[in-house]
Amino acid sequence: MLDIRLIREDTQRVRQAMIDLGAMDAPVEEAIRLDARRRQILVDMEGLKAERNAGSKQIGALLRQGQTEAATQQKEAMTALGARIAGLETELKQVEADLNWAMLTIPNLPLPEVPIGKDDSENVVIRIVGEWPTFDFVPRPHWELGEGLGILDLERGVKLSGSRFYVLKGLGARLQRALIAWMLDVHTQQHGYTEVYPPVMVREACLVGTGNLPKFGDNLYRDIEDDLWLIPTAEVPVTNLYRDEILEAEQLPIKHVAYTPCFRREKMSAGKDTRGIKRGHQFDKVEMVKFVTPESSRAELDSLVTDAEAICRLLGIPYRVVQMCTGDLSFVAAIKFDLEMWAPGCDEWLEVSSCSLFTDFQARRANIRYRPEPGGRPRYVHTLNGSGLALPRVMIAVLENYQQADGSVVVPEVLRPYVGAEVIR
RNA sequence: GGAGGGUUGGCCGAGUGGACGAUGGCGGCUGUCUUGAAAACAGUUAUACCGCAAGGUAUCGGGGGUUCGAAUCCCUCACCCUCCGCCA
Repeated sequence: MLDIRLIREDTQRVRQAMIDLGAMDAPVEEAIRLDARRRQILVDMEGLKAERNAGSKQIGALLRQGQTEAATQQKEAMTALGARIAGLETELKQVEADLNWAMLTIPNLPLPEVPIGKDDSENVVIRIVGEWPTFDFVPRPHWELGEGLGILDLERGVKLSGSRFYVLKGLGARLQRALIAWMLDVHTQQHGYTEVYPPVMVREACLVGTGNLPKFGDNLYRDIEDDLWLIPTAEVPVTNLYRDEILEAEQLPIKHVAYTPCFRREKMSAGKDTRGIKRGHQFDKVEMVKFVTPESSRAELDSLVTDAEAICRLLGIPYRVVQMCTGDLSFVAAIKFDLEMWAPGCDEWLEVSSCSLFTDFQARRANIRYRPEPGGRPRYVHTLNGSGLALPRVMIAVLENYQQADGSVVVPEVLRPYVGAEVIR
């Protein structure tokens, strides 16, 4: 959520941002109009309430003096006042509900440094890192490798749960578990993150806090009976850890890393990426989340990207860092970098991480603040998150980059203690 | 799942329809005293919104209702506690 004062006072900047984002349908004008009306109602209503409060006090005094007749007259006057107040209150509620909806549907403003562009074709490749593997054979895609090795069972995944579900077996399951444990160890032991194990089912308020709701509910699974939602990413519960809290300045930065399964309907992309394990309804991910001061947030984004890159580097898999242009920024992000690993079998770049700075956009929605000075006024924190990394795609990259002519796969050095094998054959 | 009890300011805890934004205590801050500190004493100590200001409005877990007027009465939801049942 943006600051309504910013919309009110720097309207032109907000309008231009919506154009850059390709979000011209964002209800900026509506928000300005509703905000003005809200404040007018408030002024009128508060005046009437002040009158009523004073008048009601008099009734008490009159009754104590035994002047029942005067009290009755006064009561009638107050009833009339009450009716006027009620009318304004009804309108106020509607205006506030409409304003709230508008505020929740206006996207975050991009930082000035974000390149202007209409869609993903105008994203900017920042750097390409690592060495390409060389093959004296045609590298196979992971679904062939996985099924050939008996570590991936796509058919039975479909039998159990339908399309976009799969089963990992043997060293396949072990490889995934190894990646999870290893990535958590790297982030906690080398990058200073504190591990968190959060619920994967959350209340609606959490999803509003991170910006998934109200606009993007159709990509979420939900249990109607108990009114809980399955998380699409650990970002949701971990960011909401400090919802409605005021943190002390010395607590910041707070850096958390969490491993969770993630659940997404993916009905927007039906038919896309149906082959293999690239895009499923359920997948595992290690996620980093930071809570920082506004002054430090931009630098914290760079270090977040560096932390995610470390995983790619240590695995020895070539990757690139891509900066999203304005048109490809997510609803909540002010600036965002993706990490993409090269997959020689599928012959494509795989998005394995998405690192974003949300400025105070999520913090305002989730009401996460900190106190810069003891006893001082609270300010909103800045929140960031980045995958570190998303598992099925790292699995794909490992299998395809480390494959050998006979269909076996060499286990990357760093994972060997975790996998307990040097080669998957 | 069943039965009962709770939720008040930074913390503890009083308050069952009007002088209550809320007694009191603790903690915090300021001052007096002191070389300094402690103790004692005095004062002070919530947040948001509107307003140049004076001031006003709202907030006693959330929402709704009754009433001229609600921390107080009614309904509802959430959470916590106790007991029973069930369970990994």
